[in-house]
Amino acid sequence: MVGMDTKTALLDCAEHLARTRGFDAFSYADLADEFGIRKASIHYHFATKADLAGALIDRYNHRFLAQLYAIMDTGQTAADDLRAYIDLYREALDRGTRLCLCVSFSSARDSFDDATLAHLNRFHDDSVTWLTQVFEKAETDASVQGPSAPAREEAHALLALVEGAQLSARTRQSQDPFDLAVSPFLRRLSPPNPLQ
Amino acid sequence: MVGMDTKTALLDCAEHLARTRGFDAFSYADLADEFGIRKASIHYHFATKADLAGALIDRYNHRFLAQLYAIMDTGQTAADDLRAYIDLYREALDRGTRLCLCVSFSSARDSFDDATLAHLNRFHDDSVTWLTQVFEKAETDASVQGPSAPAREEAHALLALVEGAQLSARTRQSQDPFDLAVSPFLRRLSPPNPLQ
DNA sequence: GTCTATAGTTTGATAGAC
DNA sequence: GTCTATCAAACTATAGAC
Repeated sequence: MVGMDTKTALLDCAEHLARTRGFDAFSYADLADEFGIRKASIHYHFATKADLAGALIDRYNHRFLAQLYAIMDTGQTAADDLRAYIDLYREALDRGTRLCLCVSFSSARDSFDDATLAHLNRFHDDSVTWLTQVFEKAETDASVQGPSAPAREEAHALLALVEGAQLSARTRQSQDPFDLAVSPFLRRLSPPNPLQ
Repeated sequence: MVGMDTKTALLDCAEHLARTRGFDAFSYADLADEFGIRKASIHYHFATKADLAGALIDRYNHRFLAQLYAIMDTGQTAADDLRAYIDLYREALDRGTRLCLCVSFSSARDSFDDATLAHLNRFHDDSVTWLTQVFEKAETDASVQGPSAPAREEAHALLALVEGAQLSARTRQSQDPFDLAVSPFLRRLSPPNPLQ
Protein backbone atom coordinates (compact mmCIF):
# COMPACT_ATOMS: atom_id res chain seq x y z
CA MET A 1 0.00 0.00 0.00
CA VAL A 2 1.37 3.36 -1.07
CA GLY A 3 0.15 5.64 1.70
CA MET A 4 1.27 3.54 4.66
CA ASP A 5 2.60 6.43 6.67
CA THR A 6 5.50 6.32 9.09
CA LYS A 7 3.33 7.17 12.07
CA THR A 8 1.16 4.10 11.60
CA ALA A 9 4.15 1.85 11.02
CA LEU A 10 5.74 3.24 14.17
CA LEU A 11 2.58 2.43 16.12
CA ASP A 12 2.70 -1.14 14.82
CA CYS A 13 6.31 -1.49 15.91
CA ALA A 14 5.68 0.08 19.32
CA GLU A 15 2.65 -2.15 19.87
CA HIS A 16 4.77 -5.20 19.19
CA LEU A 17 7.36 -4.06 21.72
CA ALA A 18 4.74 -3.19 24.34
CA ARG A 19 3.12 -6.59 23.99
CA THR A 20 6.29 -8.65 24.03
CA ARG A 21 8.39 -6.69 26.55
CA GLY A 22 5.95 -4.35 28.30
CA PHE A 23 5.47 -0.62 27.83
CA ASP A 24 8.02 0.37 30.48
CA ALA A 25 10.53 -2.18 29.28
CA PHE A 26 11.25 -0.59 25.91
CA SER A 27 12.75 2.84 25.31
CA TYR A 28 12.74 5.24 22.39
CA ALA A 29 16.23 3.91 21.68
CA ASP A 30 14.86 0.35 21.39
CA LEU A 31 12.02 1.49 19.17
CA ALA A 32 14.45 3.47 17.01
CA ASP A 33 16.73 0.44 16.59
CA GLU A 34 13.87 -1.91 15.82
CA PHE A 35 12.31 0.48 13.32
CA GLY A 36 15.53 1.62 11.67
CA ILE A 37 15.30 5.32 12.44
CA ARG A 38 16.92 7.71 14.90
CA LYS A 39 15.56 8.45 18.36
CA ALA A 40 14.95 12.11 17.63
CA SER A 41 12.80 11.27 14.64
CA ILE A 42 10.36 9.39 16.84
CA HIS A 43 9.85 12.52 18.89
CA TYR A 44 8.71 14.24 15.71
CA HIS A 45 5.79 11.78 15.45
CA PHE A 46 5.13 11.33 19.16
CA ALA A 47 6.47 14.26 21.15
CA THR A 48 6.48 12.35 24.44
CA LYS A 49 6.24 8.70 25.41
CA ALA A 50 2.91 9.53 27.06
CA ASP A 51 1.62 10.60 23.65
CA LEU A 52 2.74 7.29 22.23
CA ALA A 53 0.96 5.41 25.02
CA GLY A 54 -2.25 7.31 24.39
CA ALA A 55 -2.12 6.71 20.65
CA LEU A 56 -1.49 2.99 21.16
CA ILE A 57 -4.39 2.36 23.50
CA ASP A 58 -6.76 4.60 21.57
CA ARG A 59 -6.10 2.77 18.32
CA TYR A 60 -6.43 -0.54 20.15
CA ASN A 61 -9.81 0.43 21.59
CA HIS A 62 -11.26 1.18 18.18
CA ARG A 63 -9.81 -1.90 16.53
CA PHE A 64 -10.88 -4.27 19.28
CA LEU A 65 -14.37 -2.88 19.64
CA ALA A 66 -14.86 -3.21 15.89
CA GLN A 67 -13.83 -6.86 16.12
CA LEU A 68 -16.30 -7.45 18.95
CA TYR A 69 -19.26 -6.05 17.05
CA ALA A 70 -18.20 -7.90 13.91
CA ILE A 71 -18.42 -11.08 15.97
CA MET A 72 -21.87 -10.14 17.20
CA ASP A 73 -23.07 -9.57 13.65
CA THR A 74 -21.73 -12.92 12.45
CA GLY A 75 -22.32 -15.28 15.35
CA GLN A 76 -25.47 -17.37 15.39
CA THR A 77 -25.67 -18.13 19.11
CA ALA A 78 -24.23 -16.58 22.23
CA ALA A 79 -21.98 -19.64 22.43
CA ASP A 80 -20.59 -18.82 18.97
CA ASP A 81 -19.89 -15.24 20.06
CA LEU A 82 -18.10 -16.36 23.22
CA ARG A 83 -15.98 -18.92 21.35
CA ALA A 84 -14.89 -16.17 18.95
CA TYR A 85 -14.19 -13.82 21.88
CA ILE A 86 -11.93 -16.33 23.60
CA ASP A 87 -10.21 -17.01 20.30
CA LEU A 88 -9.30 -13.32 19.99
CA TYR A 89 -7.35 -13.56 23.23
CA ARG A 90 -5.92 -16.92 22.25
CA GLU A 91 -4.58 -15.56 18.97
CA ALA A 92 -3.24 -12.40 20.59
CA LEU A 93 -1.22 -14.57 22.97
CA ASP A 94 0.80 -16.00 20.06
CA ARG A 95 1.92 -19.19 21.81
CA GLY A 96 2.83 -17.39 25.01
CA THR A 97 5.16 -14.84 23.44
CA ARG A 98 3.01 -11.74 23.90
CA LEU A 99 0.04 -10.28 25.74
CA CYS A 100 -2.86 -8.37 24.30
CA LEU A 101 -2.27 -4.65 24.68
CA CYS A 102 -5.00 -4.39 27.31
CA VAL A 103 -3.34 -6.85 29.71
CA SER A 104 0.04 -5.30 29.00
CA PHE A 105 -1.23 -1.80 29.81
CA SER A 106 -3.19 -2.96 32.85
CA SER A 107 0.04 -4.36 34.28
CA ALA A 108 1.85 -1.07 33.80
CA ARG A 109 -0.95 1.28 34.76
CA ASP A 110 1.21 3.39 37.09
CA SER A 111 3.27 4.70 34.21
CA PHE A 112 0.38 6.38 32.45
CA ASP A 113 -1.19 9.79 32.61
CA ASP A 114 -4.89 10.38 33.19
CA ALA A 115 -5.78 10.52 29.51
CA THR A 116 -4.27 7.11 28.83
CA LEU A 117 -5.88 5.64 31.95
CA ALA A 118 -9.23 6.92 30.74
CA HIS A 119 -8.72 5.03 27.47
CA LEU A 120 -7.83 1.90 29.43
CA ASN A 121 -10.94 2.20 31.57
CA ARG A 122 -13.06 2.69 28.49
CA PHE A 123 -11.68 -0.54 27.08
CA HIS A 124 -12.80 -2.41 30.19
CA ASP A 125 -16.21 -0.76 30.16
CA ASP A 126 -16.78 -1.57 26.51
CA SER A 127 -15.68 -5.17 26.97
CA VAL A 128 -17.98 -5.69 29.95
CA THR A 129 -20.87 -4.06 28.09
CA TRP A 130 -20.39 -6.30 25.06
CA LEU A 131 -20.01 -9.46 27.17
CA THR A 132 -23.08 -8.57 29.22
CA GLN A 133 -25.11 -8.28 26.03
CA VAL A 134 -23.88 -11.69 24.88
CA PHE A 135 -24.71 -13.35 28.20
CA GLU A 136 -28.16 -11.79 28.05
CA LYS A 137 -28.56 -13.34 24.62
CA ALA A 138 -27.50 -16.64 26.19
CA GLU A 139 -30.41 -16.41 28.62
CA THR A 140 -32.80 -16.58 25.67
CA ASP A 141 -31.04 -18.94 23.26
CA ALA A 142 -29.85 -21.27 26.04
CA SER A 143 -26.54 -21.93 24.28
CA VAL A 144 -24.53 -21.57 27.51
CA GLN A 145 -25.07 -24.35 30.02
CA GLY A 146 -24.27 -24.54 33.68
CA PRO A 147 -25.36 -22.74 36.80
CA SER A 148 -25.87 -19.27 35.48
CA ALA A 149 -25.16 -16.10 37.37
CA PRO A 150 -26.48 -12.67 36.31
CA ALA A 151 -25.13 -11.61 32.91
CA ARG A 152 -23.07 -8.79 34.42
CA GLU A 153 -21.29 -11.18 36.78
CA GLU A 154 -20.64 -13.69 34.00
CA ALA A 155 -19.20 -10.84 31.92
CA HIS A 156 -16.73 -9.78 34.60
CA ALA A 157 -15.81 -13.41 35.24
CA LEU A 158 -15.02 -14.20 31.62
CA LEU A 159 -13.02 -11.00 31.18
CA ALA A 160 -10.96 -11.87 34.25
CA LEU A 161 -10.56 -15.45 33.08
CA VAL A 162 -9.11 -14.66 29.64
CA GLU A 163 -6.86 -11.92 31.01
CA GLY A 164 -5.59 -14.09 33.84
CA ALA A 165 -5.14 -17.01 31.44
CA GLN A 166 -3.00 -14.81 29.19
CA LEU A 167 -0.88 -13.75 32.14
CA SER A 168 -0.32 -17.36 33.23
CA ALA A 169 0.55 -18.47 29.70
CA ARG A 170 2.91 -15.58 29.17
CA THR A 171 4.65 -16.33 32.45
CA ARG A 172 5.21 -19.91 31.35
CA GLN A 173 5.96 -18.89 27.76
CA SER A 174 3.51 -21.52 26.56
CA GLN A 175 0.02 -21.74 25.11
CA ASP A 176 -0.94 -24.62 27.40
CA PRO A 177 -1.91 -22.75 30.59
CA PHE A 178 -4.28 -20.60 28.53
CA ASP A 179 -5.99 -23.56 26.89
CA LEU A 180 -6.29 -25.42 30.18
CA ALA A 181 -7.74 -22.36 31.93
CA VAL A 182 -10.46 -21.63 29.39
CA SER A 183 -11.37 -25.28 28.87
CA PRO A 184 -13.95 -25.55 31.70
CA PHE A 185 -15.79 -22.53 30.31
CA LEU A 186 -15.74 -23.86 26.74
CA ARG A 187 -17.35 -27.08 28.02
CA ARG A 188 -20.41 -25.05 28.97
CA LEU A 189 -20.98 -23.90 25.38
CA SER A 190 -23.32 -25.65 22.94
CA PRO A 191 -21.35 -26.97 19.96
CA PRO A 192 -21.45 -24.87 16.79
CA ASN A 193 -24.10 -25.77 14.26
CA PRO A 194 -22.38 -28.19 11.83
CA LEU A 195 -24.72 -27.14 9.02
CA GLN A 196 -23.49 -23.56 9.24
CA MET B 1 9.99 -7.39 68.75
CA VAL B 2 13.65 -6.85 69.51
CA GLY B 3 15.38 -8.89 66.84
CA MET B 4 13.45 -7.60 63.83
CA ASP B 5 16.43 -7.23 61.56
CA THR B 6 16.87 -4.57 58.92
CA LYS B 7 16.96 -7.05 56.07
CA THR B 8 13.49 -8.37 56.87
CA ALA B 9 12.09 -4.88 57.34
CA LEU B 10 13.61 -3.88 53.99
CA LEU B 11 11.91 -6.85 52.34
CA ASP B 12 8.57 -5.78 53.80
CA CYS B 13 9.05 -2.27 52.48
CA ALA B 14 10.17 -3.48 49.05
CA GLU B 15 7.23 -5.89 48.83
CA HIS B 16 4.85 -3.04 49.53
CA LEU B 17 6.42 -0.96 46.74
CA ALA B 18 6.43 -3.88 44.30
CA ARG B 19 2.75 -4.59 44.94
CA THR B 20 1.54 -1.01 44.78
CA ARG B 21 3.77 0.38 42.01
CA GLY B 22 5.32 -2.66 40.32
CA PHE B 23 8.85 -4.03 40.62
CA ASP B 24 10.23 -1.96 37.73
CA ALA B 25 8.46 1.17 38.89
CA PHE B 26 10.42 1.69 42.10
CA SER B 27 14.15 2.32 42.37
CA TYR B 28 16.69 1.86 45.13
CA ALA B 29 16.32 5.61 45.66
CA ASP B 30 12.56 5.21 46.22
CA LEU B 31 13.10 2.32 48.59
CA ALA B 32 15.76 4.31 50.47
CA ASP B 33 13.43 7.30 50.88
CA GLU B 34 10.50 5.16 52.00
CA PHE B 35 12.61 3.21 54.48
CA GLY B 36 14.62 6.15 55.80
CA ILE B 37 18.07 4.95 54.85
CA ARG B 38 20.62 5.78 52.15
CA LYS B 39 20.77 4.07 48.79
CA ALA B 40 24.22 2.61 49.37
CA SER B 41 23.07 0.93 52.58
CA ILE B 42 20.50 -1.10 50.66
CA HIS B 43 23.26 -2.50 48.47
CA TYR B 44 24.85 -3.82 51.64
CA HIS B 45 21.80 -6.03 52.26
CA PHE B 46 20.93 -6.78 48.63
CA ALA B 47 23.95 -6.33 46.40
CA THR B 48 21.88 -6.05 43.21
CA LYS B 49 18.23 -5.44 42.46
CA ALA B 50 18.11 -8.96 41.04
CA ASP B 51 19.07 -10.28 44.48
CA LEU B 52 16.24 -8.28 45.98
CA ALA B 53 13.78 -9.71 43.44
CA GLY B 54 14.88 -13.25 44.19
CA ALA B 55 14.60 -12.74 47.94
CA LEU B 56 11.12 -11.25 47.59
CA ILE B 57 9.63 -14.04 45.50
CA ASP B 58 11.37 -16.77 47.49
CA ARG B 59 9.99 -15.48 50.77
CA TYR B 60 6.56 -15.09 49.15
CA ASN B 61 6.60 -18.68 47.91
CA HIS B 62 7.20 -20.08 51.38
CA ARG B 63 4.69 -17.83 53.07
CA PHE B 64 1.93 -18.43 50.52
CA LEU B 65 2.42 -22.19 50.34
CA ALA B 66 2.23 -22.38 54.14
CA GLN B 67 -1.07 -20.49 54.03
CA LEU B 68 -2.43 -22.90 51.42
CA TYR B 69 -1.64 -26.00 53.43
CA ALA B 70 -2.96 -24.35 56.58
CA ILE B 71 -6.23 -23.89 54.70
CA MET B 72 -6.25 -27.54 53.68
CA ASP B 73 -5.75 -28.63 57.28
CA THR B 74 -8.58 -26.44 58.55
CA GLY B 75 -11.21 -26.61 55.83
CA GLN B 76 -14.02 -29.12 56.14
CA THR B 77 -15.04 -29.36 52.49
CA ALA B 78 -13.40 -28.52 49.19
CA ALA B 79 -15.83 -25.60 49.00
CA ASP B 80 -14.46 -24.26 52.30
CA ASP B 81 -10.91 -24.52 50.97
CA LEU B 82 -11.78 -22.69 47.76
CA ARG B 83 -13.60 -19.91 49.60
CA ALA B 84 -10.52 -19.40 51.77
CA TYR B 85 -8.28 -19.46 48.68
CA ILE B 86 -10.28 -16.76 46.94
CA ASP B 87 -10.29 -14.74 50.14
CA LEU B 88 -6.47 -14.75 50.20
CA TYR B 89 -6.47 -12.98 46.84
CA ARG B 90 -9.29 -10.71 47.89
CA GLU B 91 -7.43 -9.56 51.00
CA ALA B 92 -4.16 -9.14 49.11
CA LEU B 93 -5.95 -6.78 46.73
CA ASP B 94 -6.62 -4.32 49.56
CA ARG B 95 -9.55 -2.55 47.90
CA GLY B 96 -7.82 -2.30 44.54
CA THR B 97 -4.69 -0.56 45.80
CA ARG B 98 -2.24 -3.43 45.32
CA LEU B 99 -1.69 -6.77 43.63
CA CYS B 100 -0.43 -9.97 45.16
CA LEU B 101 3.28 -10.33 44.54
CA CYS B 102 2.71 -13.17 42.11
CA VAL B 103 0.54 -11.11 39.74
CA SER B 104 2.92 -8.17 40.12
CA PHE B 105 5.94 -10.32 39.22
CA SER B 106 4.14 -12.10 36.39
CA SER B 107 3.46 -8.73 34.82
CA ALA B 108 7.12 -7.75 34.99
CA ARG B 109 8.64 -11.10 34.09
CA ASP B 110 11.04 -9.64 31.51
CA SER B 111 13.01 -7.82 34.17
CA PHE B 112 14.07 -10.93 36.03
CA ASP B 113 16.99 -13.30 35.79
CA ASP B 114 16.62 -17.06 35.46
CA ALA B 115 16.81 -17.74 39.18
CA THR B 116 13.90 -15.40 39.93
CA LEU B 117 11.88 -16.77 37.01
CA ALA B 118 12.39 -20.27 38.39
CA HIS B 119 10.91 -19.11 41.73
CA LEU B 120 7.97 -17.59 39.87
CA ASN B 121 7.35 -20.80 37.95
CA ARG B 122 7.51 -22.79 41.14
CA PHE B 123 4.83 -20.58 42.62
CA HIS B 124 2.54 -21.37 39.71
CA ASP B 125 3.30 -25.08 39.87
CA ASP B 126 2.63 -25.23 43.60
CA SER B 127 -0.62 -23.30 43.24
CA VAL B 128 -1.88 -25.58 40.47
CA THR B 129 -0.88 -28.65 42.44
CA TRP B 130 -2.73 -27.47 45.54
CA LEU B 131 -5.83 -26.45 43.58
CA THR B 132 -5.86 -29.75 41.71
CA GLN B 133 -5.84 -31.62 45.02
CA VAL B 134 -8.76 -29.53 46.27
CA PHE B 135 -10.80 -30.10 43.10
CA GLU B 136 -10.12 -33.82 43.41
CA LYS B 137 -11.47 -33.63 46.95
CA ALA B 138 -14.53 -31.88 45.48
CA GLU B 139 -15.17 -34.89 43.26
CA THR B 140 -15.70 -37.00 46.37
CA ASP B 141 -17.40 -34.59 48.78
CA ALA B 142 -19.57 -33.01 46.05
CA SER B 143 -19.28 -29.55 47.59
CA VAL B 144 -18.67 -27.87 44.24
CA GLN B 145 -21.67 -27.85 41.92
CA GLY B 146 -21.92 -27.24 38.23
CA PRO B 147 -20.64 -28.87 35.07
CA SER B 148 -17.33 -30.15 36.25
CA ALA B 149 -14.21 -30.36 34.15
CA PRO B 150 -11.15 -32.44 35.11
CA ALA B 151 -9.54 -31.20 38.34
CA ARG B 152 -6.44 -29.99 36.54
CA GLU B 153 -8.48 -27.80 34.20
CA GLU B 154 -10.56 -26.40 37.05
CA ALA B 155 -7.31 -25.59 38.88
CA HIS B 156 -5.87 -23.63 35.97
CA ALA B 157 -9.20 -21.87 35.45
CA LEU B 158 -9.54 -20.71 39.06
CA LEU B 159 -5.92 -19.53 39.19
CA ALA B 160 -6.47 -17.50 36.02
CA LEU B 161 -9.76 -16.17 37.36
CA VAL B 162 -8.40 -14.78 40.63
CA GLU B 163 -5.30 -13.34 38.97
CA GLY B 164 -7.30 -11.74 36.17
CA ALA B 165 -9.84 -10.45 38.68
CA GLN B 166 -7.05 -8.80 40.66
CA LEU B 167 -5.70 -7.18 37.52
CA SER B 168 -9.14 -5.79 36.60
CA ALA B 169 -9.76 -4.49 40.10
CA ARG B 170 -6.34 -2.90 40.31
CA THR B 171 -6.89 -1.20 36.96
CA ARG B 172 -10.14 0.28 38.21
CA GLN B 173 -8.72 0.95 41.70
CA SER B 174 -11.77 -0.70 43.19
CA GLN B 175 -12.73 -3.94 44.89
CA ASP B 176 -15.91 -4.30 42.84
CA PRO B 177 -14.55 -5.87 39.62
CA PHE B 178 -12.90 -8.58 41.72
CA ASP B 179 -16.07 -9.41 43.64
CA LEU B 180 -18.17 -9.43 40.48
CA ALA B 181 -15.69 -11.68 38.68
CA VAL B 182 -15.46 -14.36 41.37
CA SER B 183 -19.17 -14.30 42.15
CA PRO B 184 -20.26 -16.89 39.52
CA PHE B 185 -17.68 -19.33 40.86
CA LEU B 186 -18.71 -18.77 44.48
CA ARG B 187 -22.30 -19.61 43.49
CA ARG B 188 -21.14 -23.11 42.65
CA LEU B 189 -19.92 -23.76 46.22
CA SER B 190 -22.01 -25.44 48.88
CA PRO B 191 -22.59 -23.05 51.80
CA PRO B 192 -20.36 -23.47 54.85
CA ASN B 193 -21.70 -25.67 57.63
CA PRO B 194 -23.45 -23.25 60.04
CA LEU B 195 -22.78 -25.61 62.95
CA GLN B 196 -19.05 -25.34 62.42
C1' DG C 1 10.94 14.47 8.17
C1' DT C 2 15.23 12.86 9.43
C1' DC C 3 19.56 13.78 11.06
C1' DT C 4 23.70 14.89 14.71
C1' DA C 5 24.60 16.50 19.01
C1' DT C 6 23.60 17.24 23.55
C1' DA C 7 21.13 18.64 27.72
C1' DG C 8 19.38 17.14 32.17
C1' DT C 9 17.72 13.27 34.98
C1' DT C 10 17.64 8.98 36.92
C1' DT C 11 19.17 4.45 37.08
C1' DG C 12 21.87 0.45 39.44
C1' DA C 13 26.17 -0.06 41.46
C1' DT C 14 30.97 0.81 43.78
C1' DA C 15 34.86 2.91 46.78
C1' DG C 16 36.24 4.14 50.91
C1' DA C 17 35.69 6.89 55.48
C1' DC C 18 33.58 6.24 59.92
C1' DG D 1 26.17 -1.29 58.91
C1' DT D 2 25.58 3.17 57.43
C1' DC D 3 27.38 7.04 55.48
C1' DT D 4 29.25 10.57 51.51
C1' DA D 5 30.78 10.82 47.09
C1' DT D 6 31.02 9.25 42.70
C1' DC D 7 30.65 6.35 38.50
C1' DA D 8 29.11 4.81 33.86
C1' DA D 9 25.11 3.86 31.47
C1' DA D 10 20.47 4.56 30.16
C1' DC D 11 16.57 7.39 29.95
C1' DT D 12 13.25 11.17 27.90
C1' DA D 13 13.48 15.18 25.54
C1' DT D 14 15.22 19.40 22.86
C1' DA D 15 17.98 22.45 19.51
C1' DG D 16 19.24 23.27 15.19
C1' DA D 17 21.43 21.83 10.55
C1' DC D 18 20.03 19.72 6.28
